[in-house]
Amino acid sequence: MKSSNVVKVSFKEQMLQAREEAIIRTVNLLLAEKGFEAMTVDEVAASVGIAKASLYKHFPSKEDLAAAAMVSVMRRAQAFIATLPAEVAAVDKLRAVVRWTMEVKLAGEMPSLPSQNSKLRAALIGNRDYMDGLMEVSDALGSWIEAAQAQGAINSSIPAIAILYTVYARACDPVLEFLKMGGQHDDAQIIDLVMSTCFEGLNARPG
Amino acid sequence: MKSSNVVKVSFKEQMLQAREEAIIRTVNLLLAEKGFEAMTVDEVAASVGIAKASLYKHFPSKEDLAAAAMVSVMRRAQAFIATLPAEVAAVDKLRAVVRWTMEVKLAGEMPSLPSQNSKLRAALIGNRDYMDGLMEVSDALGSWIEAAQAQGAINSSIPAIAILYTVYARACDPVLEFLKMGGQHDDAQIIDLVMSTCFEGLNARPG
DNA sequence: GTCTATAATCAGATAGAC
DNA sequence: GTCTATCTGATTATAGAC
Repeated sequence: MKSSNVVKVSFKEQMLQAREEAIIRTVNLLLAEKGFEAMTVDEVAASVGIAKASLYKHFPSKEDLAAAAMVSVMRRAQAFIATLPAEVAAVDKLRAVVRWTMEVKLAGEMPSLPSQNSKLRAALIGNRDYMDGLMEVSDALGSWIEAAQAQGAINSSIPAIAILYTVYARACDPVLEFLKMGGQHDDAQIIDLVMSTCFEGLNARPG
Repeated sequence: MKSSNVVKVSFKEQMLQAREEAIIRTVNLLLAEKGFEAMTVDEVAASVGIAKASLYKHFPSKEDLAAAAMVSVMRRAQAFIATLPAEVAAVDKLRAVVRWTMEVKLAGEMPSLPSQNSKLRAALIGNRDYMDGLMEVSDALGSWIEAAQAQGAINSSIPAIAILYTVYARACDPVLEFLKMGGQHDDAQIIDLVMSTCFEGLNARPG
């Protein structure tokens, strides 16, 4: 009896977790496609295939849905960062992360949140998982930035924090969508272009 | 009698136009501060000091309000472009426009619109004044970009359209707000930093 | 936990008097 | 054209049965 119960509970929990993951995937896609304000909870419920009330049993508010999606991408970022070999040069790790970020965005999997909404900000700041992930990612990027500056690979006259913000900003760079809408370039070309403007700048190379 | 009427009508029209300009100024500030979705028509009316119904006599929809604000900044851009002397190098004109754009944004006068909202897109595309202004500005910038590339000042391996988008993107660059929130730099320093990352890139200068 | 049905609210837009 | 008052629809969130 006991082992049967244990199995049953575990299975139930697995189902619940799978459903939550399905919800988060849907939220992620909708946030990437239309943004936080335009995404409605009805839409999420319909897309997942469950009732809206059931959704609210899993996540107590729309803001918490968005926060869960952010936690999800933050985990993906941490996982990607963990795959980078230690012997790679700091600047190349930075470049890899910027490239990965833009790939996720072009794949339609980068949630876009308004930076002004205060309720949403509160939900994010109050979410330990999100804040922990953000800190960990920022620590990794920050150490690479400082190393790359010390090695003379990244411009040392720019504060590390400004470099960090510039890296993060690639997650919501409208140039990617504009070039994609233009239809003249495929994703790989777009990424190469923006990588170039980001690291080499708009100026012609001297010499 | 006739001349008196003429004066009266002219005065009335002046008042109307002044009120419309006040509306647009308010919309401009609110759009810059909170974005299109978060800005409410009630807010606009209250801030201008008129009834909401009166607002709708001037502008038939919220989208038209936003479009009017965009027309306003577009005119300001055209005016600024017109002040640049012909003898200035193309790349320096580009730099001047990028700098001006970021100054307007840091001053809280750059309306921020969601690029996804289709109703809003329709209103903008259907607005002849906006489209004309956008075309004129894009033509000016485009010719400077091509000239600067021909002169070896701007990287020729990047398509001109990508350069143009990168310039426009400074109008909604979150790096500016983030650095401003940090409080470690004043507006002039922030602009210099982003000017540097935009044109010189993140890489250290060779040599 | 999941559902149907409903509450509660808010925001865009309008009616009609003046 | 401007106002007060109202309509209409959409959206977040919840009650209560199963």
